[in-house]
Amino acid sequence: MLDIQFIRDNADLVKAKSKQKGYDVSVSDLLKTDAERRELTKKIETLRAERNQLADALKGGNPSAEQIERGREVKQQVTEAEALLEPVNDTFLTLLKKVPNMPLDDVPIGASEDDNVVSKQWGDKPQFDYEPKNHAEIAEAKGWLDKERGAKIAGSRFVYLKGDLVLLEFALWQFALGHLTDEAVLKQIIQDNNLDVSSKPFIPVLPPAVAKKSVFEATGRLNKEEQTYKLEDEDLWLNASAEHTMAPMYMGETLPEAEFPLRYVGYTTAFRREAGTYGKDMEGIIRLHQFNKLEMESFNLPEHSLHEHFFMVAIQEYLMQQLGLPYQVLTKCTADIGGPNARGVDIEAWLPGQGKYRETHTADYITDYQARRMQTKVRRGDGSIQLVHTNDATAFSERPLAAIIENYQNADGSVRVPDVLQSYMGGKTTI
RNA sequence: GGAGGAGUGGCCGAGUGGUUGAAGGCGCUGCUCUCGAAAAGCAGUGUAGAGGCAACUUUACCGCGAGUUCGAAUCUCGCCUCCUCCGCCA
Repeated sequence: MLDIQFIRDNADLVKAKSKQKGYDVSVSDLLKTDAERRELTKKIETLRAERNQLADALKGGNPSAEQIERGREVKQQVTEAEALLEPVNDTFLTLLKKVPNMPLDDVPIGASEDDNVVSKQWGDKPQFDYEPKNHAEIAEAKGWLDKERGAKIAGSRFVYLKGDLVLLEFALWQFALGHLTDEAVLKQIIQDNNLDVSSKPFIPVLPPAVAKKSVFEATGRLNKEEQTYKLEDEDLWLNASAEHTMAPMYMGETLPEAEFPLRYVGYTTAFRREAGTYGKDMEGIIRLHQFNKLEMESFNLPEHSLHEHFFMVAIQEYLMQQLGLPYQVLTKCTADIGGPNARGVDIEAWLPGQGKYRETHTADYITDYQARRMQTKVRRGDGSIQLVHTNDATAFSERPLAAIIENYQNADGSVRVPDVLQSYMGGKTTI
């Protein structure tokens, strides 16, 4: 949510920037409703003031029949005015929530994901003297992936992952957790990228995989019905990322400045309905209803959040480089960064089996847009209070496994284990 | 799942339907005292919104939401959370 005061003061800018993101918001309707709301609120407050004065005058004594009658009248008027205000307030909030976050000036203006800008490419694409296979083919042949039985038990886009692929996946989690909790590693990344951020290590978290509907609404990120699953007979939704249960951790709280930055790396199974993607990416593990993911989430002082965003991207790159996976970095355009974002970066790994780069990581720069709805604040050293900034980014999901399989494949259908993962796999070099 | 109990400011804690935005204590800030510190004394110390250049005025908030009343932290109802005991269980 944006600050209504900011919208009042910058109506034209808000309109223009929303349009860049492909949001058709009526700023004039919003401001009109805002004015209406303030008008009615003023009226109600005047009536309430009268009610309070009247009640004050009757303290202790025996009120006369006339005074009580007058009190009833005022009460009636307040009730009527409140009934008028309620729908106006609802409309106001609905309109306000529709206004997306303002993109930073360095975000490329675009109409679709095709306008994202490749800002960097890293690594040499592996050369094969045969037609490289895609990861699904290799994994199914190896018995690592069983789609048929997954579908029998839970439906399409659910799979059984088995054998060495499971060991590889857990090696990936161990590898990432080890580096994100190592201050020396973080310091090096900060230094290599000239960043002005703390080197405080990430705290590993296993958060709830479900949250109340009201919590999902507060984070404002999800298009709930389209993206997540609801638990029947419970007021609970399955999370679509650990971000959804970590971001609201400090909902309604004001934290002391000394605690910042608060950095977490959370692991959960993520559930996504993937509505509107029928028939897309049906092979392998690229697009499943259920997958595992390690997610970075941090709470920052406003003056540090942009560098924190760059820091998270730098971490993502560092991890990919350690794995030796070729990738490219995309600066996402206005149309693709999403409502709450002021900036967004994707990392795409090279998939030789598909002959293209595929998204494996995202990093979101959200400013105070999410914190305003969640009411997560910081008490500054001088006693003032302000909204915090939230940042989130993928550490690893399961998609990099597809990249490992395809980039490290051998002609005989086996897969070489990336050097940095071998120690987490009992020294195995090939699977 | 069953039976009880409890939710008040940064923290602890008092609170009879009106004199309570909320006693008292702790903490914090400023001042006095002191060479300095401690101690002591005095004063101040919530958030959000609306109006105003400002001083200031005003509204809301005692877990959340409704209700009763001229008037609710206080009474009624629903919900949430936590605690204790019992049961079940990885």
